[in-house]
Amino acid sequence: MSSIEPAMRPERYNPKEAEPKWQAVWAERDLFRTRNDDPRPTYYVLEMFPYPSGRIHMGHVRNYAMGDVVARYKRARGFNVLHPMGWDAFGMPAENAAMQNRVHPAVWTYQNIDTMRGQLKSMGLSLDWSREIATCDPAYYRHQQAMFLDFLKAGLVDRKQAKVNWDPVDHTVLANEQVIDGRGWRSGALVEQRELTQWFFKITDVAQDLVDALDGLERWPEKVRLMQRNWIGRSEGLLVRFALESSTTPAGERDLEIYTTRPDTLFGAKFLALAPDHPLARAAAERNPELAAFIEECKRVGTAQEAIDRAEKLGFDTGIRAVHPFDPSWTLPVYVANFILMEYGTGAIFGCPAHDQRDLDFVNRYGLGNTPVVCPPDIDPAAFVITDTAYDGDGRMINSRFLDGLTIAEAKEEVARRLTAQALGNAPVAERKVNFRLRDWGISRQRYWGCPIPIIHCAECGVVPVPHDQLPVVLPEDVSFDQPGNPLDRHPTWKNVPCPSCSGPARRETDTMDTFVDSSWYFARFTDPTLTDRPTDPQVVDRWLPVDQYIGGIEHAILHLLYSRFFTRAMHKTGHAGLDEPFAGLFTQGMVVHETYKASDGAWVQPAEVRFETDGGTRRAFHVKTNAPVEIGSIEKMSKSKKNTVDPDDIIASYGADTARWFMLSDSPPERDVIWTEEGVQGAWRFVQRVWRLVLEIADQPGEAGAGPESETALSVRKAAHRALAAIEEDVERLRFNRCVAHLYELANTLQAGVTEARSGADAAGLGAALREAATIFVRLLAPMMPHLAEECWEVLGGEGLVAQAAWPVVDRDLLVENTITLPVQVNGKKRGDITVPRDADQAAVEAAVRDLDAVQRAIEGRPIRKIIVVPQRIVNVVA
RNA sequence: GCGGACGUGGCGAAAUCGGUAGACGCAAGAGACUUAAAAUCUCUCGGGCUCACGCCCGUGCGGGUUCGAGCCCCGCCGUCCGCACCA
Repeated sequence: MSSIEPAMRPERYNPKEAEPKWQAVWAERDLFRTRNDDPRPTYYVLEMFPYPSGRIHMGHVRNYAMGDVVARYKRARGFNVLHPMGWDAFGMPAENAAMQNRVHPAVWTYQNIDTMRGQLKSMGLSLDWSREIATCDPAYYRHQQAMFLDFLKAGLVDRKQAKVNWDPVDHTVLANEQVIDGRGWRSGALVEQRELTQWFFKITDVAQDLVDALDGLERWPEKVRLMQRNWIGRSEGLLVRFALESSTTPAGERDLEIYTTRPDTLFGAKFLALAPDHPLARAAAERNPELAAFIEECKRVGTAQEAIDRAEKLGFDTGIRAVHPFDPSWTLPVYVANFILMEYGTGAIFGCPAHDQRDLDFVNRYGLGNTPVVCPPDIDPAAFVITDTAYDGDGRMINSRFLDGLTIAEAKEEVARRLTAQALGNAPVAERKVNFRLRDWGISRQRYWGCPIPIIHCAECGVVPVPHDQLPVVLPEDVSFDQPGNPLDRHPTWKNVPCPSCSGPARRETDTMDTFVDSSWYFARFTDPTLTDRPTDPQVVDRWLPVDQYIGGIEHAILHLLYSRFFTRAMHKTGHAGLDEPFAGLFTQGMVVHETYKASDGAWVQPAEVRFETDGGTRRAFHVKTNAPVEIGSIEKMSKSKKNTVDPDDIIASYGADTARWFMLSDSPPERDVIWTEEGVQGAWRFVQRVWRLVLEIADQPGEAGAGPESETALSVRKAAHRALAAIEEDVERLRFNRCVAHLYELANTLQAGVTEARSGADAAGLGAALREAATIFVRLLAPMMPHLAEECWEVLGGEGLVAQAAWPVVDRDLLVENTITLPVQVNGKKRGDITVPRDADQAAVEAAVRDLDAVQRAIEGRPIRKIIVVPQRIVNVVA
């Protein structure tokens, strides 16, 4: 029996041995270290770096597996690939851990980094670990401080008052997502709105450019570009000043400026409305206690009960009367209204109820009436009445004096033209204004575990930047977390410093930077992370950036990506980079989801504690220990709270990294959620073993092609390999990993069939050689996805060097074309048969073959053939 | 409410230049091997009718355009995501 030979080799592929072995070989040969002086074309692939929360999760596995496929593929294609990894290491969880476990944030963070680095290494990722950075390292954040000061000098930084969510129990500022039903998420205390002086990056200065440049980001998902566009929220409108009747107005107030995008509807105005915290509203409230009470009421409702202020439009008449800019005899009441935001526009509007639903709801409540001024096409203006639904569509102006008959666009233009020419006091009544929803980026955080803002406050000299030669401002290590508030602020000595300018006693800024700042330039730092005297070498940055392929979660579609786009522009302006857009290609991958399990008492049960039985097609679940039935719940994002997580370490320990990577890439399109199932992992594991057996058998095939013509089978094996190669090239380029997997399965099936035939002893000339050639292609195609298994197979097949260093195979185009093709034949659009014709058969030959077809004759049932449509290389349709 | 995406077998999905719907995998079923199980190998696998050849139906629903529609157009229904009074 010839099967004795394979039996001598290990039948089973053992990832526990093979994976660490190959990882050690790669590390020893320093295979993935990237050199900046390498002359080959560059390719920068980057996955969003992780927060060191403690352990990696399946989402990381999916994300990094994808990036690694791209990195290994591009390397095989001859690129100088940059594929680095680092840690988004500042942030609140470290401080929470400090409070709960009395462990210093730095200790906690670096321990987590050590654990997670080990986990990532066990995945076999082709990362350049020599470039590893942690944002909490002073070697990193000193440059961030330097850039902050550069930005300050360049006019990109502002210091101003802003409202924050203040937790009065914890003495801390809360992010919006930490405010739940108006209460602090930790303390449960009612959150107050406080005015604090904060540092801001002036992102609004580049808002227009941030919108415009979105059009150039062609390799970004349309969805993300749209979300950014909406977030920036550009609108074109008019600032209009209304004169106020002095007899109705608090002393010192003469006019009121509003913002509108619908100046065309000015003749439909019924009222003006102010935000509750508008200065004029406050002034009016001083002489009117009821108004003051109303304003207080609005503030209280503010954060707590979104549901209510969504439904009810409430207002209060201030008694102030404003004069219509086109008619001195026409006055409008000025209300304070709860649906007007001080933060947007001027905090004041004019209301045209006929054409704005909010305004209509408002007037219907207070009986102010409405006048339609835009009439829809095909409607009689005399019969056009608005009752409950405002009309915001297109049409022509009515009831609007000199605007009547104009289109909306014409009317907007006419009003703008007239009002900008008209004077009130010694200034024009109106001014054209582009407005943005985007606000400046507040970066001050009253926390310890973040990058200190390098500023000193001096009673004499005011705000003084820390001199460059005194950077970094390093966080003190001796801090306590046993009291609420910012440890930096109550540190006994840290904040006391001499003023750099006058040497008098001064104090440090105790706020630290938003952690989004840390992640807004790490991709640039990776290009030369050991530079000590400056954040970046702009020439090196420009060679690597923009990142060719950035991969991460959709949850960062807006803030992280927008801030990074701003920061790169700011780095450009201050000479740290020569470009504006950091990410040329962006891909947002889906989540990893899993079934949930619930015990009868309502407690969540971990997947590892559940056992399944199938009877008659229905699946039942039981607790492994108690055997109690467990309810199979909905499929949801893996989360600790629902206990539906699977630990990558466990999977790698039992199946190996390749199996985990393969499964994460195989089942669903990468942008969609993927369901983690035990069956799916086992399927991936079976494939690993199957590949191993297949390769062992092929390795035993005779290598020589031999004399004489190649058999049909041998040729088809070679063709299959080159078809898979061509398809996978296209699919990897477009990140369609699930299709790559399908092609590899298909090729494995073809190889399997070839091996079966070879084993049967059939006389197929050159089959052994064809299988060997196909297998060396197969293994190189597999290598980006299952790198360890591929190395092991490469070795068995006698490949030169390491497959991680092997060049990508070259497609033999001749093998992709068939000499004969099979065309499906339709009759009246329904498939009735096939014809097989030479590839270059002309129309007439095809038609003749089709007419002869039995199936066609049967289907036309004696009717004459009216027409034969031949789509070359695709299909034939007979019309009868 | 506004904006966007998506609806294909028991399941995850292919097929997007308008040209054979269901590639590939999972689950299921049958068989081979085995003392047995696991593993492995072979086969079946959208629904219906038919001994069979084959025929009919089928891509959320209803219309339309076309020789031909999962794909294009119109109108519904459903699911998911983002924004949430932005004047």
